[in-house]
Parts: sequence; structure tokens; C-alpha cells
Amino acid sequence: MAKASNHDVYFVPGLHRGLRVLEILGAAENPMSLSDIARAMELSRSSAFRLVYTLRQMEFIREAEQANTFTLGARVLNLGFAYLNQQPITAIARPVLAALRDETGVSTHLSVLEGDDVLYLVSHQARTGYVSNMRTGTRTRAYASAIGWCLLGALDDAALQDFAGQQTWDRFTAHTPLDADSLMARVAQTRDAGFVVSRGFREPGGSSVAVPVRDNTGSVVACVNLSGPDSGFEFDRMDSFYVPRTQAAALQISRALGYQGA
Amino acid sequence: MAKASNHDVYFVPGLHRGLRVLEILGAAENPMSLSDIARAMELSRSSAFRLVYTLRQMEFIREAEQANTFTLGARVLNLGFAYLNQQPITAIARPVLAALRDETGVSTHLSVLEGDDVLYLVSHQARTGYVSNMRTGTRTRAYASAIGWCLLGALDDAALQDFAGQQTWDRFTAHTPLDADSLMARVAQTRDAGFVVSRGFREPGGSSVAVPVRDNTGSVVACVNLSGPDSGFEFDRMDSFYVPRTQAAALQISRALGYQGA
DNA sequence: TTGGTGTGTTTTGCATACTAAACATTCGAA
DNA sequence: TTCGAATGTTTAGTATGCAAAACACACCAA
Repeated sequence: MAKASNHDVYFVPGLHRGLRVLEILGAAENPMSLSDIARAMELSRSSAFRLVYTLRQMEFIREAEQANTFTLGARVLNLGFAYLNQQPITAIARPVLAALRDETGVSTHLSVLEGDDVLYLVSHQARTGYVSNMRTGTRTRAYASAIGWCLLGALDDAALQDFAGQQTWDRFTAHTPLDADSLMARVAQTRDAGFVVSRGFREPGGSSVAVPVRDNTGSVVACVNLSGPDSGFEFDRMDSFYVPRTQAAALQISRALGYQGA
Repeated sequence: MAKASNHDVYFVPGLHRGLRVLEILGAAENPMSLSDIARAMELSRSSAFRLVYTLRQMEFIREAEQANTFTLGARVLNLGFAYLNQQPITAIARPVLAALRDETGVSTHLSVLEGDDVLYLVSHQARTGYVSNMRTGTRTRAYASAIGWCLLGALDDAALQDFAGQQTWDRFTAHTPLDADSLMARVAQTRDAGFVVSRGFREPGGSSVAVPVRDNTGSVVACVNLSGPDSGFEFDRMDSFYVPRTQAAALQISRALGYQGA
């Protein structure tokens, strides 16, 4: 009787196919005619006609300039961004960072640039060994740490110059940049590489890996990082393990924010 | 025979209701249970069950942490971005608006007129302090803001009169126009000046600068604007800095769209 | 315990949404 | 102009999606 194996009793095919129409129109380069849609979905024209009719009436699709061809309507935007606006970056990042902590065994954090400071929003502490002192809500000077350089990569040269001009350069370690030029060099280096590995840059004996997180516009909006005492890392696995895993986590968060790149 | 007046012969109700489920979930603050959805849609639980079943199977919705409650799934996001990416103006505007944001220090946006609403397509948030609540996908009533007046300048007098006739005039601030005449006066003023500066027109304490974007036919197709809290602007530099910079950005986008004027 | 209210799920007869087929247009090539 | 093939639209019989009702379970209060 019910021949289809993949179609359960409760499945409503009209909905399924209507959503596929939207996805197909979304993937299409150009407006599609009714026949185009029917062909792409391997569906009869009459069925496609009903779907198009319904979607057009709901303004999820609209007629393009050329008559009888259709593109996505603005109403689909509401759906997509309702999802995004429901998901604050912290909610998206939390499980990703927890998994990263479990994989690497060191503390993981999500931070953003707030004025001149790095602000830590999410923090998952290592289960063993030393616990980092970067808890949620902690602030540190942006110019002085690898995480800061990573976040400052969001700024263009003029803004960065401006930022540098307002700093008072306190020395934390031998690696702390103490003038605009050296800061800008470090930021540029981080931006080019797409990550930064710090070994005692901010605190003697402390190491970290930082990777930027991007939103749908491609802008750097946050930074994922691992951090812990030197003893918490196996440094010979930095390039093969810690860095790629951190990059993967950052990309996962970026994707959830709508980042389209790779 | 066909008793329903709003439901044509070709209408597929399963699709209609499934999309409404998505919109309701998108508008909801919290995950909703099946019964919540059924109530919100004034639908039987058994029908809601089928819709939820289908949407979940397609991963357009997913179970929230709490069992038996649902939120939008990541797949809806693709639809929204597909729409955005099909609007060539967004790709053109993005870098221009990012630069404008960096120059001025306040949030910048690109918006279009969608029905009666201002629809925000591109949004670059200020790097410091206040973050605007106008994210991509946000809609606001067009008649009530300076950005709206700017966009309504695209309409001719007849169309504008028609638009005004369909509004329900809610008061947002003391500056909100509350009848067709005052709206048309504001639109005309904006059109003549080529820009509009708003100080607390839509929200107390919020200011904005809006400038129209034109395409190759000279029609207004979008609007560039700065917006932020009053404290984000130096008002004595409005005419000498904010307005001309915003105009320059709008012109740059217009040129890229083929606009020949100045 | 009991009863009551709420939930998610399943069933089932009926109303209706689906699609094969026919129809009406349009378009281009010959 | 004529023909054929493509398009969008309509129809009609039947396959099927729908909702009332029943079901099973959970929870809370008395």
C-alpha cells in the first residue's frame, strides 16, 4: 500500500517539496521558470505549479523581472536571521569549546574586543593541571597578548594606528610590543597566518593558541583560544594537532554565525 | 464547493502551515513544544505533529536541549544567505560600509524598502560602545524613521499617497509623522536635500544619517545610513564630516550599480 | 491511591490535495 | 505560414493528507 520506504505515514510531502523549491531557488544563479523548477525537482509541472503558486502567495518567492521566472523573496530572510538572532555567539561557542577542551586537555576560551581590552565571554577550564585565570568577564589589555593581536586583526590599518596611538605601553614580558610599529607587525603576522601561537608572550611559562572567528560579513568578531601552562602542551604536536583543532573549532563557530568562507 | 475564499484551488496548505511553523519558531523567544506550536497556529495537535515531524526530518527544526521542545535548525540559515547572496548590491555595499564604519566609528547599514517596511540587508556594527539593534534581516516600519523617508523617496506622489493611505500610524517619538501630509512633507524634504539627519526621530537618544543609493536608471533602490546613540556622534561635525562621508559611500555604491549622475 | 489535566502519539473515515492528461499559448525554425 | 515542441494552466478521478477521537503516558494535587 504505502510503497515509499523513505516516506513515513506522518510525512507531509507538500511541505517537503515546497522547502526544496526554496532551496533550489536559493542555489540557482538565475531566476527559474516553472518548468525549470519542475525539472530540477523531477516533479510534474502541475505539482510544481501548485508549490510555486503557494509560495508566491506567501511572498516567499516572487516573480523576477523576466515574466514567469521566480527568485527568492525577502521573507526567507526573516527565517534565516531569526535563527541567527536567537543564537548568541556564546550559546553557539559553548559546546564547541567544551569539546575542544576535552580533546586538547587545556583550557579553552572565547573572547571579543571591547574597547582597548580583550573580554572573555566563555571559558572552559582544563580538567587537570593548572587552571587558567581567564574566567568569564575577565579583561586584559589587547595589545599585550596573542589573543589581542588576533582580535585586533579585525581593524583596518587606520583604526589600528589609532588604537596604537592611545595605548600606554606597559611591559609584561620580553615579548610585549612597546610601540605602534611592533604591535602592527604582530597583528599583521597573525592576520596573515590565520592563527597565532604564543609561548610566554603574555606571562612567563604560559602558552596559548588563538584563532579568529568570523561572522557572515567575513569580519573577525571573536577569537577562540587555548591557553595553559607550558607543561599543559606537547609542543611538538602544535602544528599537527593544537593549531588545526583550534582552527576547526573556530570555523565551526564561524559557520554557525553565517560565515561562508573556508 | 470550494467554500474557503482565501484558499484557492491550487493552494497547498501543508506547505503554508509548515512555513508558518518556521516563522512562529523564529519569532519565539524560547523553544516551543508541539502543543505550544499547535496553540499558536490554532491547529490540532495531530496536524502540528505531522508538520513538526516533517520539518524535523528535514532538519529545518531541531529538538532543543529540553526534550520535546523545538527551535529553528541551521538549515533555515542557508535560505537567508542564499537570498542575500542573490542581491548583488550587498556584495558591493559590504566593503564600502565597513570602511564607512571604520571612518566614523558608528554602526553603518544598507537597507531597502520591502513592502511597508525598511529591511536591513547589510549591517556593520560599531567597534566600541553601543551596538545597534538593526541586524541583517531586521524590519522596521518605513514611515516612522529617517531611513524610511529616504527610501520612500523612490516612490512617486501617487504611489506615496497610496502607501500613506494604508498605514496605521503608531507614534514612536514626538517626531513620528502621524498622517499622510506630514509623511509626504518629510519624504519630499529628504528627497530635495539628498540626505536626512535624524536626532531622536525614531528612538529617543538615537541619531542617524541616511543617504539614498541609486541604480543605473537613477531610481532610489537602497539607503546607506549611520546610526548610533547621540553620544556616538560629534554633532558639530555633522555637515562637515558625517553627511559628506555618508554621501560619498552612497555614491560609490551607486556608481558600482551603474549610476551616472553625481 | 485516585482523579484530573496536560502531554505526545496513533488510528481512521472523510474531505481534499495530487498528478496524468488534456488544453491553451507561445515561440522559433523551416 | 505552418509545424512541432516547449511553455503555463485547467481539469477530474483517485490517492492521500487531515483532524476528531481515542490512546498511552506523565505529572500534580487532594
